[in-house]
Amino acid sequence: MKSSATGCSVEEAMRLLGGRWRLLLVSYLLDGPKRFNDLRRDVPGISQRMLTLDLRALEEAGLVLRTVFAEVPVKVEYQLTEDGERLRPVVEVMRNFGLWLKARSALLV
Amino acid sequence: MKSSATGCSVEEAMRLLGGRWRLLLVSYLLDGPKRFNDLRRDVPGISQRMLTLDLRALEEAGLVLRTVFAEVPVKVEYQLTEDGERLRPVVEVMRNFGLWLKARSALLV
DNA sequence: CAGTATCCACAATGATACTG
DNA sequence: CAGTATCATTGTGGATACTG
Repeated sequence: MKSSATGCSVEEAMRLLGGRWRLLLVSYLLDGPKRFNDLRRDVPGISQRMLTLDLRALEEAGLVLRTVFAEVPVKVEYQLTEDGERLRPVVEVMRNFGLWLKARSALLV
Repeated sequence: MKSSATGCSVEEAMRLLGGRWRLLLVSYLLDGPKRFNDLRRDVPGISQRMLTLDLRALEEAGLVLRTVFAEVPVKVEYQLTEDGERLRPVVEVMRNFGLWLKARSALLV
C-alpha cells in the first residue's frame, strides 16, 4: 500500500492490517503458536507466497515471532509477540462484525 | 476483491472494510452527516473517484445512507445507517491500535 | 455541488515450478 | 517442511477532463 496521507491512526492501522489475509492469520495465531503448514491448512485459499509475505510483514512489524528449530526436516513456528497480542480486541471486534454481516445476509436470502 | 475462501467472519468483514479509505470514511461519518465535499476535506489525498466508489460500496452494504436534496446547486448528504453505527466499536478499536502503533514507532526514532 | 468518463500506474495476489 | 523464483493477473487508486 501507499504511505499514509492523513496520518490518521485509523489509516495507519489499516495500512498494516488491511490486506486480505493478515488479520485472518493473526486470528489463528491468537490460539497459540502455529507452524507454516498449520497456517496453510487453517487458511485454505492462501498461496504459499502470500503466506510467506504476510508473515514476514507481521514479523517486521514486531507483531509475530518466527522461530526456526534446527531439526530435519526443519520446523518453523510462528507466534504472536506481546505486541501482537494487542491485536486480540481488533480481531474480536472484526469477527463480531463479520458474524453480524453474515447473519444479516442470511436473513435477506 | 475475490470472494471469501474460508467463509471466516474475520475475512468477510475485511473484504467489506479492507480498502484504504472505507473505515476512515466511516470514522468521519461517526460524527454525523457529511456532504461530499466535507468528506473530501476530511480525507485529503482521496480522489473524487475513490470517494464516490467507496461511498457507493458502503451504501450498497446498507451501512451508509445517501440523501439527495433537490436544491440548486444539488446537495447530497451521507450518514451512517443504524447498521452502519455497528462500525463504531470497529473504528474505535482500530483507532486505538493505530495510536499505539504510532506511539511505539515514536519511541524507536 | 457532486458527481462521470476515460485512461493509466502500480500494488496486491495468484499459479506454477523448483529447492535446501 | 518451509520456503524461493518467476511470471501472469487482478485490484486498487490516481489524473484529468467533462457535466447536469
